Amino acid sequence: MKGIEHMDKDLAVAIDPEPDGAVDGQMSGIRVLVSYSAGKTVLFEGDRTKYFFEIIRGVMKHHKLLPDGRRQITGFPYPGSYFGLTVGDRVAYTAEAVTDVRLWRYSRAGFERLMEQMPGSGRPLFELVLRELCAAQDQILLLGRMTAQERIATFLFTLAQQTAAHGGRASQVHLPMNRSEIADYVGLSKETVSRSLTQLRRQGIINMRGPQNITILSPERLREIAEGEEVSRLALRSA
Amino acid sequence: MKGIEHMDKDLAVAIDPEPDGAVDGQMSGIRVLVSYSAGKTVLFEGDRTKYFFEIIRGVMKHHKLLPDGRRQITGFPYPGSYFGLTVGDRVAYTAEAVTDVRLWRYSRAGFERLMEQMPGSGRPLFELVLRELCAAQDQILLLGRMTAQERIATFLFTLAQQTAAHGGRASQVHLPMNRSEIADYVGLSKETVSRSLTQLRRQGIINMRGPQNITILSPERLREIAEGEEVSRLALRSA
DNA sequence: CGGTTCATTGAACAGGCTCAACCTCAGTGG
DNA sequence: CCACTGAGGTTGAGCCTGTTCAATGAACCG
Repeated sequence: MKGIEHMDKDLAVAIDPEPDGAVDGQMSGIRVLVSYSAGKTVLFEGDRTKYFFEIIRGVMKHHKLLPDGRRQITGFPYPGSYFGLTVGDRVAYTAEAVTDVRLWRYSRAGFERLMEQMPGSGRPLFELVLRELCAAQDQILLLGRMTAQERIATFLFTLAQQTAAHGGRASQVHLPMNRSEIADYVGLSKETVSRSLTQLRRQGIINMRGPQNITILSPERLREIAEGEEVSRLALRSA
Repeated sequence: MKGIEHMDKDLAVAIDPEPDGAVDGQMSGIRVLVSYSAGKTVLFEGDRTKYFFEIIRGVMKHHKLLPDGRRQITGFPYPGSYFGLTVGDRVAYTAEAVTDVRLWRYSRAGFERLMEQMPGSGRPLFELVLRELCAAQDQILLLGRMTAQERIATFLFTLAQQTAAHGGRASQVHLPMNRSEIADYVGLSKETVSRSLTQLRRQGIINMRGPQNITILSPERLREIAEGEEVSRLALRSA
């Protein structure tokens, strides 16, 4: 899926010689005015980041999809908002025009230059906040559109990845928090958290040595459930 | 509710004379090592921002509360994460130690100085991302713990405020998106969105001239529902 | 050992979903 | 000018997932 490449047919381009908006310095020379009509997609989730945008007029929407088509809209940005800023090189959500919109389009390079000019700890702090925003949007998808089992699988899978990133064994997950806290994190009751864990245990996907220590027996199946693949949703019913 | 003021009895303070961590420059001279034992609260939602923190060891949790006690945990930050960074001067969530933790405590002033040194558009961009993160956390509370009616009331109320901020009349809300899109934003089905709007109409809180244009007749009652006050939850049942 | 907290499991309930019908309205073509 | 069409919105009926309430079990601790 490509976004940027297809847009030429409905955009009006105009080089802006003397910008005086909210963005200046290194970023300004290269901004371009673009327009999209209602319903057009500006960025596709997963695309390589080439540009980012500022909304001048109109309303956009950002959304994420699960493999089976469930959709979660993460926001309806209005004029003044930016979108397409990323930590990695992949766009985190699809961005679509709700109404006809006018945007400033900036090249990613300008953003990179800005980041390099950040004083001292400015850059790592900025990147950290961007990463947190991205994580928050994943949590929004989880809370808005995932089943109880998918939520718990995602929770465990994310913790496992984090453990691995900190030099631990991804198969051994330690839960420092109790069931109520997990429940209040994934938007369920503590009983449903407990039941979902039991279900994963009965399916042979995890094992538990006490309520705080979980062994992931089948990371592959856990990931499938976490990512909301249709297969696992059907399997759920028959289990 | 005060957080910082109460912490002296369980913190171990040590001035760090020659910091060499992830933070440097202006922010470094004033960081202080603090420790909290499991269960202690480091920051209270709504507190005036005086400090922000970096986690060195242990696990924290961030949560938000609704007036009737429903709780939504927005994250379990691990070492390397910062918390307490805010756009305004109020902390957006309560931060509590899940395990015993060690933290670097920074004064807000250092952060302010850093922001002032941001090159060109760096500062507004950073502030914008922080504001978006804050909005994402509000949406997490909405998706995790609010009823259908509360979600729709919050959605309308937020749009009304935004309209007012852009110079429009707060009582006249225009919905450029359709019911399915609203549904995918607030984590409901389009039918439930429709029914919730009808319910608000029957309660005399809003009026509709066509599906896109809503008049808020009672902003006060709308706000009460949006903020999850207990009163309105009871009223809901009898209506 | 009794008390307390947390986790698990069961049973009944309910809020929101699914499926389906019907309605409105704008656009289109005869 | 009006019938036709299709998309979006509303409403109803029944169902299902997850909640609530309650009982029991397990671990910890004075």
